[in-house]
Amino acid sequence: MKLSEGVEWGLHCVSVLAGLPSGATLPTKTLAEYHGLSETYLSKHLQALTNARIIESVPGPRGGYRLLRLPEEITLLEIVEAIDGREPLFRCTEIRQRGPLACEASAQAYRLPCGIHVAMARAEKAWREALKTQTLADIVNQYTQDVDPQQQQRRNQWMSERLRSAPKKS
Amino acid sequence: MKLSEGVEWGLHCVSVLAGLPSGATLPTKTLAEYHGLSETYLSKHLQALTNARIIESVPGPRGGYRLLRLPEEITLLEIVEAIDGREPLFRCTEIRQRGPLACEASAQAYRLPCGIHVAMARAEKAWREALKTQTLADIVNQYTQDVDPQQQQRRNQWMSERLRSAPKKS
DNA sequence: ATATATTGGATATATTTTATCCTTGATATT
DNA sequence: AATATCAAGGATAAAATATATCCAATATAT
Repeated sequence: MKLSEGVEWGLHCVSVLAGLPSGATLPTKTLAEYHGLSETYLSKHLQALTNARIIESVPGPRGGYRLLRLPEEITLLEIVEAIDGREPLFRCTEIRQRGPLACEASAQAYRLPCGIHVAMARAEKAWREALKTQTLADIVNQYTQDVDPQQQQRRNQWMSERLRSAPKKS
Repeated sequence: MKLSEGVEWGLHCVSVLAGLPSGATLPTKTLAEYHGLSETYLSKHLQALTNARIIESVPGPRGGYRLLRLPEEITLLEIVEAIDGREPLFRCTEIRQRGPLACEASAQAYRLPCGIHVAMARAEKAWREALKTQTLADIVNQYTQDVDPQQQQRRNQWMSERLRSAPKKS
């Protein structure tokens, strides 16, 4: 079992967008090139992030994507769920009700939830809670603190040559 | 993303095995029939649980499977990992090192771990920790407390007709 | 008008999960 | 000794999902 690779792509992209000047956007092409990713497939994930209202799209020339909210207000859980979906990791298919004996059981026998389901859901909640308590701002702080200054400068240069500013929508 | 259904199968099977008298075994056929599962495919998962030293196999007539340890000493994490593998949910592919700028980076630029990787690993640790602190004994307590007495009796009857006792191995 | 973007549907490819089959080896029973 | 019952594990096969591309439609700055 593993998360979609798109989750990693999305996390890196929103991290980059978080470092942009207010209002500025970057198009898919630039985000894909910067990370060495497929442009067309990345586009799908950026659409998903847009539908989740994490980023915002600006169509047309000089358009692109930018954050819709402050990095402090975007949790990692939102990003993960936007791309990978909101389905639980563990799906209880109620196999306790499937055997030859289950048919004869009384109506009330299965009113209490399946104990295995409960235990697995508890662990999953811990995972989601841990993702929920880390924001994009936490990532960006780690993200930019440790690169060497030269690299940082090359990065800023490269970005500034490609970013666009577009009027706010709403 | 989801866990293998085999995890659910395995959890239910070891729960049943936990309820058996000491030393007794049940064969794959019985475990599959009781839960309404494919016998051949369930066999694969029972093999995985055997390799993980969670259950023990007894070959030959009157053979089958039984727990290798006490329910209190078997964590849910062990069962999940035995069947679903020990790979992390989130795999960092180091895409920070893939872009056109990454090539020019100094040797030390990537000595610190990827911030996104760290954040995702933290959440994953919370999940594993929650699975580790719940044992098979916890499941079995929930599992058997709430069924109605009649059903409980039918279940015991059905099991007792099919279980075998085999001498301990080691 | 034109060029540059995103959007979303349709579709193709690759990978993983689910499932079965079959041979081998172990062992209890006759 | 012969037989029947069981697990082990390799080799496939089938189904489901993830990954990836393409294209027509729409929006918009120049």
